[in-house]
Amino acid sequence: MGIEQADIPPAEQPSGSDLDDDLNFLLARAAAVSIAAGNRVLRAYGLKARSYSVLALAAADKPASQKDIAEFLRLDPSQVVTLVDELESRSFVERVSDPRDRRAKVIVATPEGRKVARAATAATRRAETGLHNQFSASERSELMAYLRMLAFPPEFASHVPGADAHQRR
Amino acid sequence: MGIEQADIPPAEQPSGSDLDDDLNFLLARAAAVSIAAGNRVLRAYGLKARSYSVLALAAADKPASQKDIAEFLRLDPSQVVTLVDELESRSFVERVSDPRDRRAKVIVATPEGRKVARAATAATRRAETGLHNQFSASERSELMAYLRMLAFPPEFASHVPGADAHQRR
DNA sequence: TATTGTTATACTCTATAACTATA
DNA sequence: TATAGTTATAGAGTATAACAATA
Repeated sequence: MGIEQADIPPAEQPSGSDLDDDLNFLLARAAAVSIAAGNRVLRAYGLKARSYSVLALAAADKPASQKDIAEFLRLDPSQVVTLVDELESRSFVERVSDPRDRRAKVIVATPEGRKVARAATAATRRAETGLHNQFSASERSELMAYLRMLAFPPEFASHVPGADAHQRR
Repeated sequence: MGIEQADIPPAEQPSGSDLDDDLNFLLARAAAVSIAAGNRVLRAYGLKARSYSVLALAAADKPASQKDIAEFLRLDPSQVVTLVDELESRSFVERVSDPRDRRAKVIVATPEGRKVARAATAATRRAETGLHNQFSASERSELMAYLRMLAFPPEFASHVPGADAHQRR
């Protein structure tokens, strides 16, 4: 599914195909439409969904290592290298060696990075009018609960990124 | 988000970042996990999410033109060419000129294509155990209703693919 | 011997523009 | 003049494997 496509196409309601109640298809299209809308907002900050996600994690209470970030965002570690390189070159994040494991590099946001992250988050929330404000507050939290069940299936549930990078699996 | 990634990584619960209640992020990760699971099933039929979607539309009651398919699946028309080429080379679909507009090519499934589509759909439904069967029937339909609102936002709602390819916008 | 991050490379997907045949 | 499909191509994203430093 064309996640990164920039334009929202005229929507067509499905009809009479098995796609009608195909959860995969609906998820993919919903994600594509929603992320395209998000990317339009993030462009003002020189960010995309990916780089914003990394920056947001770097600005979190418990900063994560690149490995943690890779698993959380479902990216290959080598892709995280590129994203962090870019954010680091813009002085939004820094690589900090974990003293407990000097192989691991914890990604922490700089003050400027935090400022950008906050602004981008706020802008995203503000821009949710078109798509997400179709939902009431309770509908939204219900939807998010469902999505969390799909995004983090219970079979694999484990721990919190950054909390302890060692007890893997 | 790495939609096509083949492996389900160990899930980590988010913590203290703005990603925690980021609908875009949850949608993207849910779609990635779900489609990866779907692709594993479809591989037995030589299909992926994309080619399966096109085949399913070709096997629908009202077959659609390539343009209809492109808009419905949020793909560029040139990508649909490639997908239809592949399905046509395997004799799963045929390009049929629309007599009302000889520029348009309606994509219809062959009997063999229908058989494969049915089998793939059935296999997908059967394999939904791990992920989707977390939901009760009513939860599932509630989730699907939410996703339809996101995937086909009301601002753009229009018509049914294949019904009338002319009254666009 | 295994793991984290890095680099390199091939591959797939996506975006854009030109072209054709119809309208 | 505009649209459906096609082709070509460049760019972005993804997958894989090898390597250095560390465990």
